[in-house]
Amino acid sequence: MEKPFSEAVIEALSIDCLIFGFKKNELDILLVQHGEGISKGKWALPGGWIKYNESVDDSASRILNDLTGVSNIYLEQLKTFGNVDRYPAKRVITIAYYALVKPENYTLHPGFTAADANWFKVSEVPELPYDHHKILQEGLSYLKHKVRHEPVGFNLIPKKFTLLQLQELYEAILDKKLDKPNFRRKLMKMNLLEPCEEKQTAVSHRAASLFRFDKKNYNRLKEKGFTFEL
Amino acid sequence: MEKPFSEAVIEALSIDCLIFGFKKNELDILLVQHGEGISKGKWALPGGWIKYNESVDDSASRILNDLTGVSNIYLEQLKTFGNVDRYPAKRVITIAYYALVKPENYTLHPGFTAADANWFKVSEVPELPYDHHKILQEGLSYLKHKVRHEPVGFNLIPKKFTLLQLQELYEAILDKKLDKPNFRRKLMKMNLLEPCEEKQTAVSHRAASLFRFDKKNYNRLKEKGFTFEL
DNA sequence: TAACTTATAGTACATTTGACTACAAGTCCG
DNA sequence: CGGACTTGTAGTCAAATGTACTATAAGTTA
Repeated sequence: MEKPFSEAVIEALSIDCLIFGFKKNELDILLVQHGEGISKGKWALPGGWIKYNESVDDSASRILNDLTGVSNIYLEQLKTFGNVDRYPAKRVITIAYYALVKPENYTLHPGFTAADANWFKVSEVPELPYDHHKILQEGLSYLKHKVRHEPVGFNLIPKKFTLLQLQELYEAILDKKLDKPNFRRKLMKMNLLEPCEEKQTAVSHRAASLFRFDKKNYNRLKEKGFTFEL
Repeated sequence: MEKPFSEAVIEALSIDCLIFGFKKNELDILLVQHGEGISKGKWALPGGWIKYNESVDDSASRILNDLTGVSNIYLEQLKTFGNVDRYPAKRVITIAYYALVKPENYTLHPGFTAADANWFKVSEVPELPYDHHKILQEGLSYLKHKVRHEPVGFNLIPKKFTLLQLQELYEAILDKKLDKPNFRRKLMKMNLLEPCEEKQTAVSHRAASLFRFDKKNYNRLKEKGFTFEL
């Protein structure tokens, strides 16, 4: 390979990550506080430079882990942003990735160039540098679409969940009220929810049944041409 | 800007274009024959280098025009491909764009580094270099999805078309038979087809009415929350 | 004019959706 | 203990949609 030593970065190319979480019926986004550089002190999407010896997918995982300690999650590519003036001082094109996670499963460990890392409600994100706001908007609108056509919402809630939890997740993302009986009927008919034979505990009202997402059956059904629609 | 002179290209970044067309009830893809370089003589997706002084969107339009003479089409970003070994000799990440066009509207003018440019049935594409085959596959599967959720199919057929033409387009892309009366009813009910008050000519059977896609009304309906579904 | 091709209308049934009602099963509080 | 309250769960019903057809109309070809 005619290239710099392998740890070198590709000057004009970066990665930015949109990590969505769901807490207290609110959609959250993971941000890091820059500890150095031209945006020092500002909160921004976790991002960094792509190295010569790693694929862009690997690059995204590494960068996210370096900055926040979040690892082993399925990052999917969203879109590449490449306007000439999106980054100051030099020409940088960035590839945006996104993922949906359960915040309670991760303890944040800010590291590398990040002074801090934290979750923010998407309705209350601080000012973001560069075109990060635009990236976030694109991510949100993609999420809204995606969640209705693929069963990705389950990545945002605990393994065992009640139907109401699931419904509230959808109401938060889609930003509209759903009818309870109809919602449950629809989901139940899909045969994607496996009953845990367990009930909620420590709730001050009738305990609801717990379910888990039946991924195996989803894959089986998908093979046969089934598509998740909500 | 701390960068080379503006005509310089970003070494590690290229564009590749997937241009789909529809002819004789077959889905086509536009390829160019390399006139120089390591893949000389081979057919490949039209592609090239991004310059420092142009956005990636502009870059895609320019490259396509340089190589094939096709201009003024709406290119949409598909995905960025960035495996370490996707390109020989040096590390190159490529941003794939795609578009749907009516082949009869364009005369191909191979130019720049392209020795030739031509349409190929997607079912009969020659061997392609690098990961272009993978890019094509991704483009096809995205197209299948897209065409069912947005009225983009109209970009592939003439402005004035019959319902059967439209149906055959969908049958070709989705690769399945559709019921004629039901298809027409469904489309008609959407209020997206504006009658041309004209009929087919020079056909050896009863002439069908011609329609055009009513983009204005589509936008109006979309505002109100309508979504195209097929 | 008969045979053929494609266009277009209509019908009948099953399924799905959406708005609701009703009731059950727990907790909380007096 | 008992009623108010909260959430879970089942059921109803009309309207809209989807699906598999049949029937007929309007041309062309020979």
